[in-house]
Amino acid sequence: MADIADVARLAGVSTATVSRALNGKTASAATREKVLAAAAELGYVISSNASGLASGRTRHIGFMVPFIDRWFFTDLLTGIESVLLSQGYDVTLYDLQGNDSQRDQVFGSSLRRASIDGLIAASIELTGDEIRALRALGKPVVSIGGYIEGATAVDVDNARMATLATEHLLSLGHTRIAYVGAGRTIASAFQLGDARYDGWLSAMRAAGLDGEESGFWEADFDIPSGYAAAKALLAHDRPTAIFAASDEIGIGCILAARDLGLRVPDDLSVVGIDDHKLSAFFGLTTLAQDPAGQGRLAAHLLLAQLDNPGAAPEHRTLTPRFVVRSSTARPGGAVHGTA
Amino acid sequence: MADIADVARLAGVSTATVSRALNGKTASAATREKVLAAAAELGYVISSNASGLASGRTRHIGFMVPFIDRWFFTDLLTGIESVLLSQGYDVTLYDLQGNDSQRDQVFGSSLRRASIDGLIAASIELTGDEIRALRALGKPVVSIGGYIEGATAVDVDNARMATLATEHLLSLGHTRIAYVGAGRTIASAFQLGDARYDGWLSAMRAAGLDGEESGFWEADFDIPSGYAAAKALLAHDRPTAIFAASDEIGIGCILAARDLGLRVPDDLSVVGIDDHKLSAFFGLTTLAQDPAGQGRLAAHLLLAQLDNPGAAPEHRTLTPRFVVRSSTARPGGAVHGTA
DNA sequence: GTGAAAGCGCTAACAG
DNA sequence: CTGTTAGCGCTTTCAC
Repeated sequence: MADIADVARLAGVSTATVSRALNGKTASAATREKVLAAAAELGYVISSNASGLASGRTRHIGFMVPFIDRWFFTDLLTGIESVLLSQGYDVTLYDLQGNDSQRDQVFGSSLRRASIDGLIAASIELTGDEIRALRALGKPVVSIGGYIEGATAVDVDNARMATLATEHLLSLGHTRIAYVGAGRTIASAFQLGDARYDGWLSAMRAAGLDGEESGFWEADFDIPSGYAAAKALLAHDRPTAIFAASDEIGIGCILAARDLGLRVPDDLSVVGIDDHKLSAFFGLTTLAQDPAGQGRLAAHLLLAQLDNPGAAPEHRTLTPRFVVRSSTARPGGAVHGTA
Repeated sequence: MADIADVARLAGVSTATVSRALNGKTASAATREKVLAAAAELGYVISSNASGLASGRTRHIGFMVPFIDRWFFTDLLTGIESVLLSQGYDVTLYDLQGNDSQRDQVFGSSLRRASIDGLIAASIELTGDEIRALRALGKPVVSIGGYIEGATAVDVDNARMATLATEHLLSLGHTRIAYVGAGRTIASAFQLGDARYDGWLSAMRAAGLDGEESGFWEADFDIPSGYAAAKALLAHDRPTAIFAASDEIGIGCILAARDLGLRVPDDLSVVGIDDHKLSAFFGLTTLAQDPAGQGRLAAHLLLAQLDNPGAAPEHRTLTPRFVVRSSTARPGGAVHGTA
């Protein structure tokens, strides 16, 4: 494979000039053109190892997730890839799923081989050692949906989303609104169970209602779990509305209601959070999170920090978009309503 | 950050010895121990750039997919990561989704920066130029679910799976069995529409039935599309069973049947292919593909080729596992049956 | 704006 | 089994 010396020879310049021309540094237009032509003719591509060794930059970005087989994370990844690939960066995935040795491997070795220029970490809860390891890297980090000291952060206001969702239900006239999701006592890999629970509770209390009594039902963030919780809940003490901590939970609730012969939204309103791929199909009213957009933003912020290493970390909180569909209505099913 | 010379100094040996000890090459046990201790004390980690430049190996594996936001591909990825991370390899994702420039970027540049030791490509249909680019790399390639000349391949026999699924239905006594999926005329990113269609058709014909008449209904590989197709199909000329080209399509069919007041499996049997995460929840009978297992196998085969570059490419066809659940029964719903 | 030359940190012969 | 010695292919001062 052709190397930089071949290109230099063909273009009639030095290797230093080739390097500059290819990296957009100072070089006359004429020289740049010659170099580019020579490189194209030879099918030359920079060796990332050599370039990385000499410059300290690798054009690789790490993306760290607790697990990748979830809608939210794959959508983040799609967004991240779309901006990073187009900027000539590769993304290396660090999937912490699986045993702890996999996790230790990532922190102890993979991350430190200096093979990345920066890191995007999503919904990761770090140990003290891990935070130290990350800081020792001296590379920019942006965190999505979770706080990492010193890192730029992008997130959504989960408590606010939960409050909005609950208020939507309240404004329709519901007073018996159950919450299905992870509670404050549930350690969640998503780091958001608490906030959504709190948002629901505070909206209930602000309306003079006792949330805790109306019912908190625990569920994991998936359809079967939402289904099981709703089955139990609806058999128990039927509320007129459910606020689901995620759309997958919400879809499970809708399915459970159907199986019990209840009509949604006439007999039961359901609102979720996410705007999952399937939510439109199920007519689920929800607060859209747009993870692909979060991923794109995170990637841009990381790129900005790479260009400007001195800059202070930012904190961007995204505003969710309310998507009213057919799963919410006034109690009794009178009229479709909006917040 | 400490470099190899620091470790050598502390251990009282040469850098070459450090390198050997760390890479599991010839070194006395005593020396290795000293080196490991010194490395641990200094928090030393190999620089992948320097190591890669000197050795030509990077300990990075590429994983190429047409898009990543699908159950099948994320499960593949999970399987791949689990074996590769534990072997000290990082995986870099090449997501071809999006515009062609993203694709050109990957083939024209990312892949060729010599930043990977090997590639796993899933369900990728390559152009002639792309195949040439891949071969020029001279790195081992394993393809999952798609043929790439000269590459080791892991796949499932799609036609066989379709035949088995159809025969299951036939053995239960069904004769009017519709196929919902991509047909032979549909260009499929999954490269499997044809085979599944053919498998269904040949099973029907072998049973003396005319598949084409019983009905082929087109659908993409997702729930809403399966739902829409089933709605149309069931309104038209009702079969007693549906063979769905994927579980997501099958789930859509089940949902459509329910909405039409049909009981599954009494009024309609449905069988799919995949064993999607949600299939157990919906009671869908299916042929399990185990993508995580396919990913692990692909990773192991790639590792084997890395260890033994001379070996001829293999072709491993996996045997699907039949999972009979509650979505299939004799026509009329008499008795639950098995194949 | 461009060339010469000195590394970046490691591995791979080659001796011994 | 271990040390010495060249590079791997690029980037980056430093002159010019």
